[in-house]
Amino acid sequence: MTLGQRLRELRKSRGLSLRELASRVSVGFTYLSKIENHKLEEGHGPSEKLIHMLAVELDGDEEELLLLAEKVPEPIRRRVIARPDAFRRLAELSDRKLDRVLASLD
Amino acid sequence: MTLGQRLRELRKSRGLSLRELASRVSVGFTYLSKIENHKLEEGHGPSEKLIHMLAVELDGDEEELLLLAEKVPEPIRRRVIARPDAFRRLAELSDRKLDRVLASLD
DNA sequence: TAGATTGTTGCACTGAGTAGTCAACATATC
DNA sequence: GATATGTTGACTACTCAGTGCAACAATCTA
Repeated sequence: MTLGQRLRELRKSRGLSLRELASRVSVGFTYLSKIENHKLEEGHGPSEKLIHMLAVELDGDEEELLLLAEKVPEPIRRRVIARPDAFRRLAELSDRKLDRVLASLD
Repeated sequence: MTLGQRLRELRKSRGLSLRELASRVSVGFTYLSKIENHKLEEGHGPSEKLIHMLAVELDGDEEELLLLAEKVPEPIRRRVIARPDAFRRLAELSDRKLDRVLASLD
């Protein structure tokens, strides 16, 4: 699942056209088209501000969208900065070990 | 401990002047001075590239410097993007719970 | 005590990179 | 055949990391 795919899903499910949504988030509709079709050359993704507005307008999960855009959401960022000792170690864990940690949380 | 303080420590301990270090990392020495004294207006921090070069030149811990600059180091970022499910949950943990998770890793 | 070396700070500026635009076209719908 | 929709490539505008200078203060050293 890419950011573009998810945005298109959300937009369609809300019955919005590109032009309609674009005007609500104050960008050109052609730009949204490119995002949905990932026609933006490598690294030229939408800004966090735009993703925020899209999340609001589409009533979607902002963190999910940010992560799909390969950006670290602010709440997670703050935690990483606050506890670098913890997150440096956690980031080194394999998927398997990470799964075990998650399981132990329940 | 701020980025500026840490950089100054490292630079002094290597016996380098601002001008010397600046020329090695290819920036103006006044810019380094501003970084060390956090005289850069909010949000205008040094680039990750510069921090990288400083880490190399001062033989410091790049991740430590990035974290002090409140930037998420690339290895951690990659892990967060790869396992958003895990890191969204981990980021919500209190310091206490995070400590318990860490302890359980040994 | 003068000259070299180092660091501080304000301010106006620049250049690169990237977020976003615009015109033109295609396709579908009614 | 108008009206609404989406696609694409070339272009532009803005942000911001970093510059460069000027004027100054504090050491050090010969």
